[in-house]
This record gives sequence, C-alpha cells and structure tokens, in this order.
Amino acid sequence: MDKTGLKIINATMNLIMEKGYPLTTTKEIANRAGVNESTVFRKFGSKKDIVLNAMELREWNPDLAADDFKVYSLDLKKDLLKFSHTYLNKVTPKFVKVSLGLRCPELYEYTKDGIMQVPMVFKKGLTDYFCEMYKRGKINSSDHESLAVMFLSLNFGFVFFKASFDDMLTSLLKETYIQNSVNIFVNGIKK
Amino acid sequence: MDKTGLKIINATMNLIMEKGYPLTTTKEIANRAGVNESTVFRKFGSKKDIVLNAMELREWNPDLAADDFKVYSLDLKKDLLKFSHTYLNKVTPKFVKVSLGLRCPELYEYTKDGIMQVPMVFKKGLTDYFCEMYKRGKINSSDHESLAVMFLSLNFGFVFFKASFDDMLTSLLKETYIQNSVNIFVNGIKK
DNA sequence: TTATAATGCAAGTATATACTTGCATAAATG
DNA sequence: CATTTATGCAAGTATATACTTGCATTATAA
Repeated sequence: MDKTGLKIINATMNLIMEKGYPLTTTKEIANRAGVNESTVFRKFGSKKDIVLNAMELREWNPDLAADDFKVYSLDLKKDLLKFSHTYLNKVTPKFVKVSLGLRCPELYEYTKDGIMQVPMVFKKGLTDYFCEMYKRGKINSSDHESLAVMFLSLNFGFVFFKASFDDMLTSLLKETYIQNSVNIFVNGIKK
Repeated sequence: MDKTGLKIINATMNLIMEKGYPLTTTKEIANRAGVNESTVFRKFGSKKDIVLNAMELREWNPDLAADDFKVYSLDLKKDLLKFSHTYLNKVTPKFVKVSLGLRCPELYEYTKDGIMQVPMVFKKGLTDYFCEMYKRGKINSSDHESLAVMFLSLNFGFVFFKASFDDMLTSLLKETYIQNSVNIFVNGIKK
C-alpha cells in the first residue's frame, strides 16, 4: 500500500472510531488525510472499499489465531496468564472501537465474520484447553463452555469498558486486572 | 404517552436496534409505525426528540438503581446470585442493542450519562458489597475494585455477546451461565 | 529529458434525508 | 350537534453526501 493510500485509510479508521461509519464523510476523510476528495475515489473507488482494504492490514486487524492457544505448559495459572495477555494485547480498545463503528447493514455482510471470529477463536482455544486440563484432573468443573465464556467475558469486558469510557469507569491498569482476574479465576476452578 | 406516540417510539427504537440511529430514517419510522411522516414531526418535532422521549420510558431504560444492591444477606453465593439476576434481568440484549445503536455525536451528550450510569451503578454496588464482606472476613481479596470490574465483566460480557451474535457464539442459557459463573467466582474469592 | 502516472482543483450530478406547510378528512370532546 | 384536535396527503425546501469528470500541475520512471 502506498503512502497516500495509507493516509486515507488511517483518516478513515480514526473517523470511524470517533463517529461511526455512516457519519464519516468522504469529505472529512480527504481533509484529515490531507488529500483531495477526488483522490480518495480514484484510489479506492468507494467509501466502503476504503474500509475493506483497511481490514486486510495488520494494523486494523487483531489477527487472533487458533495457534495462539495451542501451546501451553499445563500449569493452569501460567497458561491463563499467557492467554489473557495474548488476548488483551491483540484485542485493543482501538479494535473494539472500530468494530463498534462498523456496525451497519451496508458493511455487515463483509465485516461480521471477521469480527465474530475473534471471540470465536478465543472461546474455542479456551474450551479445548479446559477440556484437556479436565482430562488431566487439573480442574474441577466439567462445563468447559461456561468456563470459556466466563474467561472470554472477563477479558472482553475489560477492553470494552476501556474503549467505551476510557478510565472513567475504572482506572485499573490492564496488568493489575489480568493478575487479579486470573488469580481468582484459577482459584475458582483448580482442584 | 398516547397510542400514536408509542407506535412511533417503538418503530424508532426497533429500527435503531437494527441499523443504528444515523441510518434510521424518519420515512421508515413512519412506515413501520403506520402513520404519516408529517405526524412524526408534529408529535415529536425532530428525530432526536423521539429518542429522548423514548429514553424516559421504563421500557427503554434498564432502570438499574443503587438500591438494587443495598439489600443482602451476607451469604456470598446467595447475594451474588441475586445481583447477577437483577443485572441480567434489567440489562437485556435489547437495551445493549439500543445503547450501541445510539452511539453518535449528535446524541452522545444526551445519552452518554444514562448509558454509563448502568455499569457505574453496578460497579459501585458491588464495590461497597465486597468492602463490607471483606471487613466481615468473608472474602480474601482486598482489591474490591478488581472484584467489582470482574463481576461486572462476567455479566456484561454475556449480554453483550447475546446481543451481538444471538446464540451463534454460545447457546448457553442465561440461568446456566449465572449459576456456573457465580459458583466459580465465589469459589475463587471466599475464605 | 520525455513519457506516464498520480494528484489538485473546480464544477457538477443524482439522490437521500430531515423537516415544513396548506388543506382535507377523520376522531375525539364539549 | 358543534368545535376543536389529530391525522393523512401531497408537494415542496434546504442541505448533505457519495461519486464523477475534465483539465492543469506535479511527481515518477524510463
């Protein structure tokens, strides 16, 4: 991607975070990118295509992969700490804001899968992990689905609140939260 | 509120859940409400005012109050079960969808406080509760802020995912999730 | 240097949308 | 019944927005 294109993509995604896709105008995109509006259309063809091109880029994609949860030590606390760090390093407030800003019918069919895949991948990784740990007699609960959704919620909730209210709801640091929440969760399920 | 007004409010809020405020047109509101578009404006004056009027109504407001968390039994599990039920009965997927649909600058100044107050009230109630339980030696952890944000995330995450992906992410029933998550959480913090 | 491609600029098109208004009719109210 | 009020209907206004186009200018590359 060339320089001008990247400036346009950046401007677009930042505006989407601020006001959502429908209220983001191509005029304002051009202004913020420091280019002429006609350039925007000559490069991308349409407003929608700016976003679709952006989503391909690493910067605007959490890129959470199944492999992220396939390597573990069988030490419950150590593993969950690692999973939590991975999740919260990749699923940033920025990504959450963009995802929320993209919620509109025009884009839904293109973005929905990519967006839903993030919690899906995390949940799947966790479910498999809990299943394995249960077999090895390291945890009590047998409802791995509940455990996975719980751990997912614990992590997602934190990013979501930061994305939505910055530090106004809680000023807890990410690292503090990770340590405390993993400690309590592990304490709650370990044998 | 008269019958026509309610039909308009209902149509508006349902459309906002489906496509968000900016993409909800007064024309479509009128169609869905079965009234003429001019009636919409004669009754409410502007599109924005339909929403502001709706937010006053009980139906479109979770109405989560501080008092909801001031009565408890000092039995950790019993209390947290009650708090979770209260939260998830009031903060419905419907409310979450509307809140997400209202995210736009034009409405932000009017809706932000009301929306943020929901997690705020819950967090405050929980923090106070954990503080009390810690004093009485019934829980271990002393970081009540972390505990509150954790329990909030556990509950909010569940509604959010249901609101966003219906049963596609998880088909867990609300009641099952409440029981399991409270069990594990209590297990993790009790003395 | 010369040819090609990328951009700026200005004007314009087509469409959608919030909102208005005047008049006729229906509904409610006294 | 008579009067007021709410609504339907149709036409219209003002504005915004995605997108286009022709031409001049600048940057790039051969």
